[in-house]
Amino acid sequence: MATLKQVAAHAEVSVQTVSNALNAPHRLRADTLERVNRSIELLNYRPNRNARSLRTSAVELIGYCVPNWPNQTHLVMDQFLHALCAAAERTGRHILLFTAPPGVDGMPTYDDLHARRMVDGFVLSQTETHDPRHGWLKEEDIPFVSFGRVWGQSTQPGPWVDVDGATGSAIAVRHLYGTGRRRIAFLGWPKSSGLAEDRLSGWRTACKDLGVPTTGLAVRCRADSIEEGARGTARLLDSGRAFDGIVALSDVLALGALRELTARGITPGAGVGVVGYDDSPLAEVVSPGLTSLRQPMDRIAEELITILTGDQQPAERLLLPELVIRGSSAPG
Amino acid sequence: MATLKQVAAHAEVSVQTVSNALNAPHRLRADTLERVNRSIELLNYRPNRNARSLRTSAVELIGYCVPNWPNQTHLVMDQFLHALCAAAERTGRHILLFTAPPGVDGMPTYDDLHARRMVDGFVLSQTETHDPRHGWLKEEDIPFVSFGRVWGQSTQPGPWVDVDGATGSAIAVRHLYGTGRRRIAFLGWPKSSGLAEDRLSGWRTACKDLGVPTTGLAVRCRADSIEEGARGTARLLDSGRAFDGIVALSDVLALGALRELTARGITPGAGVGVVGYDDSPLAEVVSPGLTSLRQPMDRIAEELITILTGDQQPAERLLLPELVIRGSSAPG
DNA sequence: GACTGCGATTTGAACGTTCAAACCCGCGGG
DNA sequence: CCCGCGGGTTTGAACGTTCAAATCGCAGTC
Repeated sequence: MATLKQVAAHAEVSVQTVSNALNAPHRLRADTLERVNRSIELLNYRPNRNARSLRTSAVELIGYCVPNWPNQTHLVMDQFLHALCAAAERTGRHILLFTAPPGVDGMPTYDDLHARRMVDGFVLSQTETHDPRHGWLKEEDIPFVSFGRVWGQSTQPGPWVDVDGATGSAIAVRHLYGTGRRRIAFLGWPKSSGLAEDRLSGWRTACKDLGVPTTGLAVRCRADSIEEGARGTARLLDSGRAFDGIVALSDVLALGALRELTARGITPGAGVGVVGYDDSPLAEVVSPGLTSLRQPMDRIAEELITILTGDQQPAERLLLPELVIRGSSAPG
Repeated sequence: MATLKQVAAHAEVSVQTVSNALNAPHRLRADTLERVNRSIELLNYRPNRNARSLRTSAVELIGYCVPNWPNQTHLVMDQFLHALCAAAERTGRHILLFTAPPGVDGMPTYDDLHARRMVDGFVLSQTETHDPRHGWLKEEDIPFVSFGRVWGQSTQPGPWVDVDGATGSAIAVRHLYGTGRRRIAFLGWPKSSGLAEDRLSGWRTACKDLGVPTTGLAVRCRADSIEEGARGTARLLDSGRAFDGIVALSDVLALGALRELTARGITPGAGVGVVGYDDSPLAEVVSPGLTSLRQPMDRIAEELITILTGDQQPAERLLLPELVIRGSSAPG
């Protein structure tokens, strides 16, 4: 494997000049640059990243802890990872994966990776209510950026990017309203996670703004499963309160809604409009296709990387989800 | 951040002795080791990975290309990544993610990562028929191991770990047989991918072995979607050929089968037994739960890492999938 | 013609670690 | 008493790069 020294010898310049050819080409005279580049090309030289990192103490690697919550499905994680990788690569960086125990027990792992100079910083996701990681990392002065706000805390510890769930729900409600529905229900989760509350509130205010009813139309499902989505829908149907639209907190719940509606002879779309969340792979694979609020993964990843690799000002970006319209919300 | 030198000064030994305390503790006298360890502890020293890698030219990082095939859903990718990470970490290594164009166009990316000493080797997955990557990497002498055999090639270019789809199907067939079914259909894919053929053949031979019919019971769906799974099942039902069990090539197809059966008033499980593939998150979220052939991700990851970091003998591991039994195959 | 200024290039050191070889010291054997 | 041996420790160099400072060459200025 060729080194700077060998390239330098071949091009008959000093080592530093070759280094400059790569990192600060404007410093070279045009003809020298040309000559050096030819030698680089010829010897198929690639800079050794370890030597570089040793000298500059920047590894151009970003740590990401791959989540392992067996009870929650990560249907869009591959989208997120791909987007994150791509965004990192656009700045010459890469993603380093690792595992860590949840919560504060995982912090030594983060610390260790940073202390050993294996990563420059971290991207956090799967943010929980009162997530301890953010405060800890801030305390230790370890660079990070969070996908997702830390809920239940007055000030945000560190920079973040998130998707505006409230506005997302509002978009869904207005879309259903626009296709003629006037009684729009909400299928949510039990435990008041910040995310769930956010989305719920958006539904409520949007309904109020449009002057359509909400009382008795919000159902809390016991878990994030198709089964529970179906059961929640059944409860809604059995309650006797009429409704012609459903905004569900997740695609999985929405799938349950579709199933229950179909089972009761109601055509999703034509009968009751259904909108889910996250535009998971399920959404387009089911029939009728599920209208869903897509997280703009590419934007999210782009912002995360920009913030993390930028001048580390406290940055906060709230992005809007995009409504992907499919059959489940076809005009009734 | 403390360095070897500082620890050495603090413990009043040479730098090399501290290095030995970490990498070859048996070389130190017990009391020196004790003393050095105390200093390490006290100064909270962590070896700088870049300096180490520079010297030893081994980075302890394994490259993995995060796939981006929009038309195929990666429902178990998070499981795989988690297992792979965990297995790598057990040997002190980590996973570096990157993106690359599919096929041979992506090879420069692999080459570059290796030439810059950013990774020691690669784990390949999403192996395609006649996948060019394996041969290329072998040619370039870049260490790798493949999750998935390269189909349509007489000899395997390099070490691999795979799951025995044929035996998997056979397990499924025997399970359905064991619960009383005697006419077991197969829901497959169109394009004869190696994987599809493998699983199909297992179904056929198992049926023959048990003396149950196969003619007219294999259906090829046009895509890997719920919709197509339902349509395939419908075709089967409409063909007039009786059947009481279905082995589907994927959970998604199986879900389609469940839907169509339910729609026609047939109870999955009690009526027709259904088995899917891969035990994706969908399987346990649907109702009745979907019996599915789980890929033993932890074993797979373990083997991949062992082979890659081992003495690089040509190694081939064919693992068995595990049948996860749920309601969809309850005795009829 | 010496002096200044500036762009292009080189020199020497440093980043933090490990490898290979040298060194030191106490001990048993001739 | 000297030699050889071997475990424990130190020394010097090297890995491949970049930084900071020094040097060189040349044009413009007084």
